[in-house]
Amino acid sequence: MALRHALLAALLDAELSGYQLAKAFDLGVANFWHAQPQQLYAELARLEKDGLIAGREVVQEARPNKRMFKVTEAGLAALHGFAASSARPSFIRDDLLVKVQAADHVDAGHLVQQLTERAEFARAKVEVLENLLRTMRGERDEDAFLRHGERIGPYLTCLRGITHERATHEWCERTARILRERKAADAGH
Amino acid sequence: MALRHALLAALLDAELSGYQLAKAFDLGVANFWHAQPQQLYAELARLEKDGLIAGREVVQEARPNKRMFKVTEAGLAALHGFAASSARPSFIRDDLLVKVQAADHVDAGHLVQQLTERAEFARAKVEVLENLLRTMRGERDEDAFLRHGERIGPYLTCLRGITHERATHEWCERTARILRERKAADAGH
DNA sequence: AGGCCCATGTAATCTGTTACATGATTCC
DNA sequence: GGAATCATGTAACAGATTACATGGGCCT
Repeated sequence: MALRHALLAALLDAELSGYQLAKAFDLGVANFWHAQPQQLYAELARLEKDGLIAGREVVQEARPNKRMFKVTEAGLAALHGFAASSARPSFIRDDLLVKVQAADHVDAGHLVQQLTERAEFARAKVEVLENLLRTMRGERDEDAFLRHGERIGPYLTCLRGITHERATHEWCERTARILRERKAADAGH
Repeated sequence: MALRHALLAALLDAELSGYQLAKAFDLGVANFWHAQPQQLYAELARLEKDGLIAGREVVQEARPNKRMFKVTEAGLAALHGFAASSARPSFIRDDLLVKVQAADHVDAGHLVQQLTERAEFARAKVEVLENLLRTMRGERDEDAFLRHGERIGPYLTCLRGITHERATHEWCERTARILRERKAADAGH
């Protein structure tokens, strides 16, 4: 039931359409959760039916019409309840880690390639997130913003996202380098 | 289909029982994946039926009998295929991040408490993982082990796990401190 | 002309969680 | 005496992914 609350949290800042939310949750700009568009459309329908969000149709000419959603009072209350309930620890689930776990038994070439790709992906995401941070804090420096800004939730989750992507980037590069060196040493005798 | 491969990867090092695997995957000693016992027993049954692992009954006196599993040739081949297939990027899904995203609209007290708990959990896990690393590399230093050790996959994933938990710990502490300070400043005027 | 972006959904399937069930042994 | 550990499962449900469906406008 956490996708509901992730959606509510995302709609706190702005009225958004399903499509806009889908982009954020799919491409991972929303650092705190991830979901496919289909899941979002379904959950948005449920949230509206339950009265936690309110949608309004926006008629457009050159594009298909869209529905913009915002959180209702009941939605805010639901978020309060969620925040008060106990959170379970989060766990890693990553294809790439499974592959590295098996590194000694599978082809290192494929692994190095995938590690390199992931490193690049992480690097690109760091840039996007850094821009996001800069936009959010505006002219202020980070400390001042975090002390006096009115809306720091998204900034805090974004900080976690950046650290995560930086760590991913470094680990991928280091791991790829180690595997390459071992492969070279292996071939060289 | 990644749980299958996570199980295969876990069974590369040793013949293990469902129960042993469950402990590793549930408490998160297996840094590369997480799953509940029930899911493992189901998946182990499927893996055996498909001939990717072989089980053998071990009769015990003072305890219930158990089944020990090891990877077959077909299982190894399946892992090879998996390693060669493209991995999709991994995504964050964390209750706690959702709550922090909504931090400006929900009760800070609950949040600070949960952040503190999570920080402690992460700290404890770092210790466990550091011990694991020390056990794996034995007398050698890290560089030497990574260059010449025969089985470095689990060490590499463990390194990623430690960095992750350390980052979680620091972020939780910092975030809790920021929220506490804002609460105090809020009350103080 | 072909492909991407906007915009929303349904249906089928797969994956993961929760609740339930059993029963002996060891530790405090 | 009560809790934790060992050991394996079944059944019901909730959550997530994949495939399919539609259709105009914009860019190259």
